[in-house]
Amino acid sequence: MQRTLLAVEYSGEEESLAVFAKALSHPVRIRILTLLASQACCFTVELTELIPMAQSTISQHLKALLEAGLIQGEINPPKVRYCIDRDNWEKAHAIFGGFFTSDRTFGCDCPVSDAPRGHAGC
Amino acid sequence: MQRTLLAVEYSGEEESLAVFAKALSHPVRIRILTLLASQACCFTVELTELIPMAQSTISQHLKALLEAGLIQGEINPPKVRYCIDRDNWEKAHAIFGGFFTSDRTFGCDCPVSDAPRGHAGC
DNA sequence: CTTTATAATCGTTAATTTGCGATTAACTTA
DNA sequence: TAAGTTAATCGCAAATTAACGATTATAAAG
Repeated sequence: MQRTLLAVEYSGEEESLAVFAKALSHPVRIRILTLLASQACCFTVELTELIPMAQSTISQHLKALLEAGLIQGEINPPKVRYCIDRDNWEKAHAIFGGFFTSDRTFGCDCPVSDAPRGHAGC
Repeated sequence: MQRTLLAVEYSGEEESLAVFAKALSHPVRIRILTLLASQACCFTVELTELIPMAQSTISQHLKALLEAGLIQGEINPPKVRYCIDRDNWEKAHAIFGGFFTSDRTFGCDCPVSDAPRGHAGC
């Protein structure tokens, strides 16, 4: 895609939130995280048994979750044991929580003189 | 992309979470939501003044947020007033909160007899 | 040493996302 | 009626994502 001419600068919070959100933006990755977190399984082979997708595809999703920092893997050849990365899990929890709760007014008192009236939504 | 042969079935929770997460997966959409939620602005034109991106691009991101249900827009031609969709905002808040907090063990007592030992991560 | 099991990686294809400028639509105002 | 303002949509290009099968790598087991 085309790069913006004047790059928008984002804060660390914004970037982190976007990275975590992107990791959660595919239902199969949510499924994987739920399985790992609920301890229903741990090894990739178990995920491939529970999720009807090609092994390579699941491996790809695991990589995405790894890169987002939400899980960690320990190699025990020929198996690899995955689990939730607790630190980042809590970090993500906090960031999402903060995002949704930080003091909002949710009003619509826009500081615009010619603001139309009768806005039902707010 | 190729469609999976045996389609994976996801729960409503999983689907919803993925939809909300996808909406939050781009930093500029997080910025827009923060601006709308903090009442720093309301009309698209104000967003275009605050965010150095083409008007069409911002309009596109607004559409994505609309379709995810996180915002709502009221047409007041030639302006459109956007604001947070409070109901879905709270719904998203609850779903993310539930996802990160639902009773997890985070242990690694995998029910696999030949599980390798010494897993540092869990 | 060969086979087996596990999981990452490669190569490919198709779909989606992101960005832009240009155009269009809709309503106000002159 | 004409001009102006605002924002959606179109059309395009580039990048990324998602899925697959095939291959490769690694270590254990025979």
